[in-house]
Amino acid sequence: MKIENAPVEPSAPARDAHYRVGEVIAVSHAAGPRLWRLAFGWAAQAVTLSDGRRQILRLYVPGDLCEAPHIDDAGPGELLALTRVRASPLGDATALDGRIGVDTGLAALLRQSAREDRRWAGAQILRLGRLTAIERMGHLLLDLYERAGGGGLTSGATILLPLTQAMLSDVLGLSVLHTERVLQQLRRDGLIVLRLGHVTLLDPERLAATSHFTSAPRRPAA
Amino acid sequence: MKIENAPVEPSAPARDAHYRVGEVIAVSHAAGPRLWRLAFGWAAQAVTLSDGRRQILRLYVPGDLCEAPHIDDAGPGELLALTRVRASPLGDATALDGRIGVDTGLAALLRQSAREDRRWAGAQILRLGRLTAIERMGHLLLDLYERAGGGGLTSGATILLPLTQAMLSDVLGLSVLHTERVLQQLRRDGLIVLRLGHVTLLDPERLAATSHFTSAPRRPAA
DNA sequence: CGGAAGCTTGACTAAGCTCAAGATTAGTGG
DNA sequence: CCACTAATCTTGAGCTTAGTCAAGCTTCCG
Repeated sequence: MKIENAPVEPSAPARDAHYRVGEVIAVSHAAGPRLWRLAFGWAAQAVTLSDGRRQILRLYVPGDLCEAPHIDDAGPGELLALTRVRASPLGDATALDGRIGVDTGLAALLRQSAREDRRWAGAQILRLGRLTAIERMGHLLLDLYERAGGGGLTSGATILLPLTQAMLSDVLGLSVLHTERVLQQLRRDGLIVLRLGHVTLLDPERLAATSHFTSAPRRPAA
Repeated sequence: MKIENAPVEPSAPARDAHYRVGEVIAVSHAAGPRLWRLAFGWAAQAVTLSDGRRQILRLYVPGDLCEAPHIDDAGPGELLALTRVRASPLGDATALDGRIGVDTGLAALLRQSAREDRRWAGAQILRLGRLTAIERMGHLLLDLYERAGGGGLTSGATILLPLTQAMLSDVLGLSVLHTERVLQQLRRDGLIVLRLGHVTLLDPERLAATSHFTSAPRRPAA
């Protein structure tokens, strides 16, 4: 449950907001604060097609800066709470622009966040475009593990994964049923143990090899 | 062969560089200029897996600012020329940071580019995650059409598409053979005409409807 | 305690991939 | 300008991965 938190909270402008599971925090075309600091719980940026298909574009874990999708990103999207969520509103783009000059910590946070955004997008496109279902799952788990501060691929690493299979499916672009099968397979292969919202990676090295996951080099805290 | 070029070149620091088809402009871990302004031709940010699978993360068309993938983006990636390319090096991140203060045009360009980056990533993730092969193709063509300044979905719109089927496949996460079949199908349905590196969208409205493509609202030149 | 959401299983279907081979097209050197 | 080679595109036939349908079970909550 330990979460690697970033430095210090940059002057929060408003009190934290709470959301329930499945609640929409913001939609792409709405006004209001466009940026939040996720304090507790998981959130996602998602788009839903008219026929019900849904794709999660970006997963947010505690500590992340989350943004409502821009209207011109990809269809009508929304920022939604995947679990119970607590988040600190940071205001909208214009308000932030003004504050960046005075608050250098905030500027750094934004840069770091933009970098993480790009990293996620790259990994996600690779997963969806060229990895098989099993590889996608392994890749995602390792990705989350690494982002949670997992660092070295030590054996028996356990990470928090408070997502339903349906949510996982929407991240990985799979059907719920197939997600189930994939998890089965990984369990049968002795690669993971899945229990009560936690995943244990039994053999991260092997998982990384079979998932074509390449670990990001330890960033020197730019 | 006419190419819609962006306004004016912001103070180019070095002379333009030329690349041949398939040439690697930059790899993720190399030094050297990390940012280019694409003057002519198409380029792509791509990752290649050890078994040969390749995924194009981002397509660049003339006028775009292109970036070598960061080393921590997603495996060892590269910026490569999809056609004959002419590009103006803009220097690396540090050099740019210094110049941003004095060159406000450059700053605006960078912001615009970051926005376009996010837009592309969102659309790409949606395509790969939840659209079928045919939908992906239609969605991509419309995306390119719109970005090429196509504006309204007028009938008989022709865009430049100097990509081989193999390149298209690597963008869309499909096999070359299946890409072929998809193009066949679209032609048979009277939706596109494909000839000599050009695509004509015969009925953009219908294509948009079947591809779940939602047109981005006309941006007021922020 | 009862209902709903989530998980699991089995059988079938279909989208997309692979292999193999021929037809075009484009690029190159003579 | 032509011939020749290498890409690229096209077609056809299996095969595999992933999606769909149907139904029972478990867990979490109110």
